[in-house]
Amino acid sequence: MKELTKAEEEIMQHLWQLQEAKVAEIIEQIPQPKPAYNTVSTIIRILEQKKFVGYKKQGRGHVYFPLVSKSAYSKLRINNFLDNYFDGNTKSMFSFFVKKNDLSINDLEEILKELKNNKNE
Amino acid sequence: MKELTKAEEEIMQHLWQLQEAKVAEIIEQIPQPKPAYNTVSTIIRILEQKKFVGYKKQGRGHVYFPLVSKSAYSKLRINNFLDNYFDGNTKSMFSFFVKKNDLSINDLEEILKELKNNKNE
DNA sequence: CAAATATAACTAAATATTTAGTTTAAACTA
DNA sequence: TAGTTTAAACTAAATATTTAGTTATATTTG
Repeated sequence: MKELTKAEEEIMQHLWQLQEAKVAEIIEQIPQPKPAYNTVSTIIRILEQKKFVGYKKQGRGHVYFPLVSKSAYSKLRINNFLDNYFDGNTKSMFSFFVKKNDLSINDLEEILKELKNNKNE
Repeated sequence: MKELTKAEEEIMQHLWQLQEAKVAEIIEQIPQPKPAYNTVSTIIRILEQKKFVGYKKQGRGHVYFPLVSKSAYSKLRINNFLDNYFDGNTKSMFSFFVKKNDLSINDLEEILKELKNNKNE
């Protein structure tokens, strides 16, 4: 899977949000200063080439949708991130958050419970 | 704090590893194909401008060192990532890893223990 | 001190990315 | 069906990033 540039990723974020959208609808979502229609259109064409986006006809135009799920791309990105910043060690990343107190004891216990339940399925 | 480009971040990674290094030592660390001396030198100059790198004189040259710690930059990066991919919600990111089975029950229990210990200090 | 050497600074050029103007095609409307 | 409108494709240009050549400076060595 190819990496995305910043502008490409930005558009994907909106598409992941909307699931399906025409160019105009994507632009609606983008806060000021909004990019030109053609800018978004060009980026979507690149995303088509990279096989991140597909489309179907609708009315006079196209409706675009993601071909790569957000979670699949997240996986790639977070693995990169893990490798670069935590030597690929998930546990040491988690410790980082624990120390940062971003996660409460309750949160962790819930996750633990969830994990154990999944194991039993 | 400014964002870094890919090439800039790459150099920072090595500098974080080495803590202190001359350009030549950074290049040593980089696997084939190694970039030209001047390429690395230029990037370091940019990193100086962005206040990511400082230097001191040593012998005939400079020894460079990070001004921004890896963990400070990690924090920024992971917050971006969290915002983009998990709506800023740490817990939902953790769930993601749980589902991925990147983290074992034991790992989680250890982290939990650690967290509880810290609370009691 | 002069030459050789090592290194950083400067600069230009190549490449990648982003933006937006123009053209083309399709479909709607009178 | 001809004119109008809408959106996509194509293309060119602006900008950002990366790479590397050249020059200038300082240090070492003979």
